[in-house]
Amino acid sequence: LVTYNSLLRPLFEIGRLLDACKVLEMMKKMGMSPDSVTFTSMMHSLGKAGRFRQASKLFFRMIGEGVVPNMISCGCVVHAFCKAGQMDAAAEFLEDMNRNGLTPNHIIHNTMLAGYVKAGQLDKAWTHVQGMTSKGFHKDAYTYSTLISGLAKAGQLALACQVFEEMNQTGCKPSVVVYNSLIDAHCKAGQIYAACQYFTDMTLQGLVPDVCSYNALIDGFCKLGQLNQATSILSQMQQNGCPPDLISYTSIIHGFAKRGQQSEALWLLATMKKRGFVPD
RNA sequence: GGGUCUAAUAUUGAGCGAC
Repeated sequence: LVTYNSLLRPLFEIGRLLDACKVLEMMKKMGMSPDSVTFTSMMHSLGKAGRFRQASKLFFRMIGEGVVPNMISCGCVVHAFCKAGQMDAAAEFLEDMNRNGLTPNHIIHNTMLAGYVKAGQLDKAWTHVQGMTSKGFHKDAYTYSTLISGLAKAGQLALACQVFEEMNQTGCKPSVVVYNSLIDAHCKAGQIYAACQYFTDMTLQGLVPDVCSYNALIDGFCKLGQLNQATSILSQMQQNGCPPDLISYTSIIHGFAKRGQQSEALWLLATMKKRGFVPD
């Protein structure tokens, strides 16, 4: 069964759910019963594709087949709703969980928080965080990065920094993603200097910048029209063993194009293709 | 009786489409 579950996942990932369903039928014919991992993988893929109706349908089908929902399968359904902006449905689902004696854990609460933020419902996001705290959950790196990026996107950069301070004071170690949220937030606000400071700070903490850290800086420099700096980040990341991705290239290409530097843009496009990237 | 493997949450660009 574990082997089948592992085989099934890539199928779900590439969206070939029809094929996946066939395999499911095949498994049954061979006398195997799909377990909660099987169903959860499928629901996860559906959720990622934004197909929340199908995900919740599958959830009930799973129950119908005698598989008992656990924290993870419920988390997938919550995620599917949140990703699709169906926050009312998500909240209702949490209540159902409670009614059935399955108390949502910190991951599910973080999922809800991200959902409210994504839906632009910052007030509900705050209320939710307060609710989490009163239930005895402490904020983790996921909670903080969600809050920081959400606040920054709502134009509340100062508040985002305050949240970061709070995080340090409570002894919760910032992760690379938390730093990335801050770096990006400052880049978006045109405060590239502050962004670079956070970048340096991160490395001083012994954290290794990832492709998102670099891409955020690249975007920041591009937005300010400092294409030379952006290009230098590109070579820096290569030197540091972090290969640029499609986003790194298209950010700079777009930056060049916006300034009318067509030849530079085309040159970079050619370089990118040479390295095996397909422009999208 | 014990152990292992497979499933859930946060951060980066652009474009397209919908309203």
